[in-house]
Amino acid sequence: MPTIKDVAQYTGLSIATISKYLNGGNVLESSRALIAEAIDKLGYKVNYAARSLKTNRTMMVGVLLPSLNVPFFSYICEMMETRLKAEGYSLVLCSYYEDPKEEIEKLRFLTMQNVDGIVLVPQFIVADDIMQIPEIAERKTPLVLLDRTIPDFDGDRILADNTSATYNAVEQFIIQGHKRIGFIIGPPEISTAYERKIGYERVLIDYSIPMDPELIRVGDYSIASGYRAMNELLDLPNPPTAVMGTNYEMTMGAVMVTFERKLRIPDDISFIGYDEVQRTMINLPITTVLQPMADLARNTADLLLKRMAGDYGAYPQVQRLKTELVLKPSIGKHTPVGSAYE
Amino acid sequence: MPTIKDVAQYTGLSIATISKYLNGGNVLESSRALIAEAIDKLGYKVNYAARSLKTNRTMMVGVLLPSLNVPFFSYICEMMETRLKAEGYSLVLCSYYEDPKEEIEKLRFLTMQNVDGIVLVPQFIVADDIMQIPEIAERKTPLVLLDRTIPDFDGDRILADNTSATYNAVEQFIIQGHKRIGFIIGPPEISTAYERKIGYERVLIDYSIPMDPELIRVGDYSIASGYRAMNELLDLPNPPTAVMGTNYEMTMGAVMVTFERKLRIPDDISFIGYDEVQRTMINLPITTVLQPMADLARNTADLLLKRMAGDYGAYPQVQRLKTELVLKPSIGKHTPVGSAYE
DNA sequence: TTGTACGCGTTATCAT
DNA sequence: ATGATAACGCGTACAA
Repeated sequence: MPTIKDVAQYTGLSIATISKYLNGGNVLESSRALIAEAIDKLGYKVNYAARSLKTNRTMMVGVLLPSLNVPFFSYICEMMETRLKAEGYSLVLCSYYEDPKEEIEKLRFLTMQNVDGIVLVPQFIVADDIMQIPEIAERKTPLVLLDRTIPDFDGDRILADNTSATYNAVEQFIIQGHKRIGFIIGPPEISTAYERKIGYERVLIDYSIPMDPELIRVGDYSIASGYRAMNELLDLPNPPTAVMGTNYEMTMGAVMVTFERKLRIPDDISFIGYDEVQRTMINLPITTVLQPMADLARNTADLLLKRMAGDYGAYPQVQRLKTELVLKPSIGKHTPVGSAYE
Repeated sequence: MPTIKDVAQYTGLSIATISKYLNGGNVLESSRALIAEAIDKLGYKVNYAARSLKTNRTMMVGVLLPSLNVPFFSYICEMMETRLKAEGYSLVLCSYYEDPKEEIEKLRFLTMQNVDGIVLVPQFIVADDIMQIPEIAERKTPLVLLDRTIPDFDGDRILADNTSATYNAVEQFIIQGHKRIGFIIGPPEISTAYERKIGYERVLIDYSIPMDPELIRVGDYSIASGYRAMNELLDLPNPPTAVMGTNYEMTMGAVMVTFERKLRIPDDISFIGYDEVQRTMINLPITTVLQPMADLARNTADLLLKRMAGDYGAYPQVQRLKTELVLKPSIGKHTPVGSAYE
């Protein structure tokens, strides 16, 4: 492998000049051409290890996810990668397989690898454990939480406005007269699930609709759990007239049930889903909460870039990005039993 | 950041001894304890950049995929990661977004990053372009193709036996009397799609069943294309009595259509799918081709590890891993129109 | 604008 | 078993 020395020798210039050329310094136009030719001829490539040794930067960003098999995350990853690569960073993607031990272990691993920054979608980890990692506590390795937050953590995080998302969605059901509204949520330890549940509870309270615990089914954000939850809801003695799924996978599971049972949406049951159901799947005419995935990705990348540049202004930064309710004809009017209209 | 020097100073030993300790050399038990204590007290961590500079290894493996949003790939990635991490390697995951330019560009990028090895799931790239990358041509950076192959490439590749997979699957239809068999394939430029099509053609020939080009629908491995293809097949003047989808996404799209049209499987139509439909989705009683994902991942990782260890025995190595046909009651008996049994 | 020379933290060779 | 020391390839004062 040719080194900067070889290029210097070939051109008759010094390594300092070559280095300047490589890093965008002032070099005579004639020298530039000469160097470019040498680099091409020799097939010279910078040695990133050597550069890192000097600069203390690896140009690597660690991304730690609960799982790679979740479209929501992989979408965001791809978008972050695009943004970060434009700035010269590449991604070290890690999954902790929704395993608490792996989560903290891999977080430590990433800091050991001297990545320049870390994006974490947390699940089980506690704030104390994070802050016990010296590089993170000393802000040597900037960390940004994405999508989810955890208790007592007061670092940067980029989140969606989950509570408003479900509030506004369920409100649509209510406006159409629904009172028995099924709600399929994820594990309450995960902040997104917890917050989405809050939205549901608040809107019921605001509209003075009695809360029936039976109507809230807890899944684990998987397709199978959404499938199971939907079946449970429909098998209730007094089943809901409307149901909301609160993530992509559980929505898919629930929709599958409606197909299987040959239920027409919205004639037989009203439904609201979550995430890009209509884009990734076929064109299902189902109202969904659209999360600002692009913004989540971009803002996370931008904030991390800022921190990696040493700018700790407005720390800790907490962003709540707005979701969008994409309306489709999946919400039917519900005429109360025993009403004058019956 | 404390360095090896600090540890040496703290312990009164020389840096050479510390280095030996770190790399598993012979060190007195008393010294070991002393060093361990120093490392703990000082919070010393090895500087990987410096180590790389000396060893010429980064302990990074590059993985380049068409997309991260494909369960088949992300599963395999997670499994490879587990295997490689056990050997001390971490993964630099990249997606080329199914973009030809990005594919070659990112492959170059990974070699520039001095990853120790690369796993590539190719799509558009041509063998010549790969071999024009010096590090790869000179076997400095081992490369293993995964899942797909490309023309004229004679390097290592780990593949599934796609042709047998579809041959055996479609054969099941034929055994049950089906003659009009719909087949939803991916882009023929992708080797897996091409090979799966071959299996279909061969089995028809072997059983002397006339080939109707109308029954072969080309999708792009996406859910939407499977959905479209299935609708096209069913709208044919003389529609198939059995249909096979040849990847996970297209299978899902096709199954959606059967739900929408309220077609019962296998009463109204027989169906065979692909990939872990029954595991990731709900428990659909559909016969599927199960790809050896775990083996693909493990063998790819193992082969790459071998190459990275400098062992180029049995090069190039081409593995064809067997798929499994998981039978479920989704294939009905077809009684030919106009037969004695009608 | 260009060159000299040093140091980044580690591994490895060769003594001791 | 341990130590002194020379690389590894690059960036950067500082000098010219």
